[in-house]
Amino acid sequence: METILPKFDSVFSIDCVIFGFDEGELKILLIERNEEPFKDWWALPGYLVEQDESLDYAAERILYELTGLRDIYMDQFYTFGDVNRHPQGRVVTVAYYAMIRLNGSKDLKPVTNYARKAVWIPVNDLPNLAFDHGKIFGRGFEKIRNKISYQPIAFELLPEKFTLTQLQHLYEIILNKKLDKRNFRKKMLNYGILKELDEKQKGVSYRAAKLYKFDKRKYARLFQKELSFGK
Amino acid sequence: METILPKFDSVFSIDCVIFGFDEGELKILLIERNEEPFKDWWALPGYLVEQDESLDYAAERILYELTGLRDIYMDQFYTFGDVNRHPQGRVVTVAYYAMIRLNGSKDLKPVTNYARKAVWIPVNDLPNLAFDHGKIFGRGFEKIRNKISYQPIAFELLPEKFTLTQLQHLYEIILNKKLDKRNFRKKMLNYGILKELDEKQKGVSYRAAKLYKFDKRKYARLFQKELSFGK
DNA sequence: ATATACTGTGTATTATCTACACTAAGTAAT
DNA sequence: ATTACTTAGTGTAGATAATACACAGTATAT
Repeated sequence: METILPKFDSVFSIDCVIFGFDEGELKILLIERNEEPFKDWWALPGYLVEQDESLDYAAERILYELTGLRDIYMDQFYTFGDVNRHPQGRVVTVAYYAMIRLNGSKDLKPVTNYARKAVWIPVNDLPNLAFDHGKIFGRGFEKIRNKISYQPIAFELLPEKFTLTQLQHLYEIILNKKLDKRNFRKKMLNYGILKELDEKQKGVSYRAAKLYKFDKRKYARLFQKELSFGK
Repeated sequence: METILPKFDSVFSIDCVIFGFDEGELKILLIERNEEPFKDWWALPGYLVEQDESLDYAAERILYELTGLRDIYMDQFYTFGDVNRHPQGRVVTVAYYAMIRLNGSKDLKPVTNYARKAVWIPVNDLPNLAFDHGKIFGRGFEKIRNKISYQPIAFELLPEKFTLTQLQHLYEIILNKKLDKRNFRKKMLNYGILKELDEKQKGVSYRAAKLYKFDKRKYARLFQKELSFGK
């Protein structure tokens, strides 16, 4: 072991595409940058990875520091490495995504001052983003759209108790098409991962709908043995 | 734009999991390393990314330099960034995979001397690999197993003309289970992406099977509009 | 009482999935 | 030419899932 790695000035970073669902809209978390380059621009929460932390760990830390959100489970989805994606040097960025539940209004408070603030922004109304973050967001959106078509992961975005109509609306937004009410309900209930509650929606000015809960255990059992080819 | 990126000694690398199918066996490309660390070990073809090349470009270059293979289209599948995965420092590696056709015997000749040689090794008979390459291979294998279950990509591994039985064997190897002959043929022919040729297998000591060809155009058309959820 | 707005439900049709076994065709040996 | 051998090639019935489609029921508000 004599050879020594060259000392490049290359660094890697993490960028996070965090999806939330609120007031009937699909949103992502953005920060307002307080640092050059792209100072004052909107950007995905993202920062440089430290020397002594794994990517997964860095993703958690960075999201926390820039938004105040903790214990969010994220999945890596793509790594962006174009030469000129960062104006100051070579920065390869590993992109993560997550779908989370907005409990009322989780307070978003950056704990570093790299970000001035963190805000939920509707995906249909995104401003221009710093760096290649527009592209990263696009890929992330593709990823969840794709995933939702074969795994019912949409629950993660909803409050603990939800109606089937709410669930359907969420699907329609992500898939960007209308779904048939009866077929949708049939399919969802058939998965057997919804628990019907003895409770109804409140505060609506029409007939209240039944509330459902997502059954994590059944979900886990079901989607272990998926992706089969048959005999 | 005043801030300057910190000069870390971090580097990134590419590792390639290249699948081939030969003599009824699924194989991957390995190199014998001629450089510390892990000198003399078997490893995935992989090397450091240069400052001025994109990841995709680097992947092509590195595969060429270490194996002599050119113009192989690869897809990124995961980025590995554990802190201690490289004994000499922090190296984050972006893993790519490809499935290719072994035209007879493409000559494998490294053009750098970082690799002593490049060899096809059956996946069922892999030696211990350098770094975390065992883990990387595992994820890559998972990836193609997964992908093949919803997209008929297996053709890429077969010679231009093949029999349905050969195709089925390949599926069975990748999915690691027996498939039903009639159902398999029905399904494959139903895709409408196979062209039946006026030709038969040669050199077998039993009834020769019809040869088929893969129809790229129809394939492309078919798999653009996949992954739907229905109405 | 009435208007409003959304909830909740069934069926027929079609397509896809699965399980399952024998005859046909070519080659090799005698 | 006969025979033995090995793989090719084929169909059907039952089960499950996907799709298309419309209206009566119930809570609320006035």
